[in-house]
Order: sequence, then structure tokens, then C-alpha cells
Amino acid sequence: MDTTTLNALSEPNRLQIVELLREGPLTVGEISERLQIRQPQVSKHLRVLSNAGIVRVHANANRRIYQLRPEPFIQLNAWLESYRRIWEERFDSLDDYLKEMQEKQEK
Amino acid sequence: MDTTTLNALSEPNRLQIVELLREGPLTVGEISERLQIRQPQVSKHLRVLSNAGIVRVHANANRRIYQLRPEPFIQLNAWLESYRRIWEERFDSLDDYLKEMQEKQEK
DNA sequence: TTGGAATATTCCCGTAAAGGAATATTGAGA
DNA sequence: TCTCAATATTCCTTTACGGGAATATTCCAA
Repeated sequence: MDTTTLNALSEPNRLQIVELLREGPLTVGEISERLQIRQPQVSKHLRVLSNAGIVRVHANANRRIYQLRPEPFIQLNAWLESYRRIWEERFDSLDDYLKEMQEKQEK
Repeated sequence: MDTTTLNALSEPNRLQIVELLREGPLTVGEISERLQIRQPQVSKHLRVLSNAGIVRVHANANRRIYQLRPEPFIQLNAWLESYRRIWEERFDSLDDYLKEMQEKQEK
């Protein structure tokens, strides 16, 4: 797992943008209006999201239409899979660890 | 989705720590040694992870044993679920958007 | 009860990054 | 071609944060 995706999503305004785009593609102006964020900031955040591959642009005349790319989410999901055992496991692995430590100490 | 989990995970060293703890609980010293990060930095990162609820501590004499908490991962997974349609949908919603815009213009 | 091991905390410094304001760029239509 | 609307970029300032080094804290064992 590389950190660029997580980093891009960790900024509150950018996360808001992503959550908004979840509903469908939008122009910069629409995002700016809906989220009450000044246009330049929106553009900047979209650039970060774009560089991280989270978003793609489609030029339509004057407007730039932004939409989510599926890849990073698929990737994130795959990464999360490797943690699934952590919350599916019944037993508390801490007990095991403590026993291990005790054994080492007895040697 | 709140941003503290993502923020905590977005730092490379912290992500490494989390990935290491995926295999099981560890003490500060073990983490420090395995990842070749100085102990104070490890403690600092663990504090951030702890504040974010990603990690829990268990005091054992001198040592502090850290282990992952499942909640944030479950939460993250639930959040990702809401994006699942994005990559499962066959049709490109961009086309829809462009048609909408065209219709608006014709009014 | 004192010393040492394990861990946490503090202070300082440098850098990255976000917001504000102004400005540049691009495209369509009159 | 000129202008306006939409968007991107730049410059500046401020703040947050990570690393290094030193120090404080806590606990066990001798």
C-alpha cells in the first residue's frame, strides 16, 4: 500500500470533494458552490486528487468535469482485505503474545 | 467518514507500523528494531495511532505492548462500501452527465 | 533503594502544505 | 476580435508536523 492515496484523502476538504463525486461527475464550479469552498482551493485540491489518481478530468469547452477513478478504491479495498482476519478472529492474539514472552523469560 | 483515521495512516512510518502490527502485537522496542526507527519516533507515532483509535496499549511491567484495534478497519471498510458501485457499474456515468448538461443548455 | 532497561515527553528546527488574494489562461459567443 | 465565464496558477503567509537530541518516567531486579 502506498501512502499517496491515503494522504490525498486525509485532507478534510478533499475527502468532502471525493464524497461529493461519489454521486457522479461534477465541474469545478459545481463543487465549489456545493461545498462552499473558493474556486482556487477547489482547483488545487483537485490537482492533488488528480496526481494521486483518484480523479480524472474531462475537458468540455470552458468546463472541466471531474469524476472518480475506480482504481484507488479497488486498491484500498484489496489492502483492507489483509486486515480482515484482525476483526474476524475470535481469539485475542494478545494472550498468545503474553504467553510467548513468558516462555522466553523462562529460558 | 472522519479524517483522523486516514490522517494517521497517511504517514509512511505509521503505515509501516500498522502493517507490522497486522502480524500480531509487539512492544515499542520490537517495532523500533524491526523498522529501524528510533524509539522516540516510534513512541510518537504510536501516540498518534493510539489517539486515532487504531491501536491499543497493554502495559506489561516495563514494556508496552501495542496491538491493532479492529474498529477503524471495520469503519474504513464500511466507508469503502459506498464506493463499490463506482467500480462495479458497467456504464460510464460521464456520458449521462454530458447529456444532462446538453439538455440544460437547450432550455 | 539504587541502577539500568524500556518507554514517553519535551524542545528545537526545518519543511511541507493549506488558505487568501491576485492574476494568468482558455474557450465560446457577440 | 473583444469580452466574459470557467478554471488554473502563482505568490505570500501561517501553521502543522516530523525528525533529532536530550531528558523525564516507570518498573524490575539485585
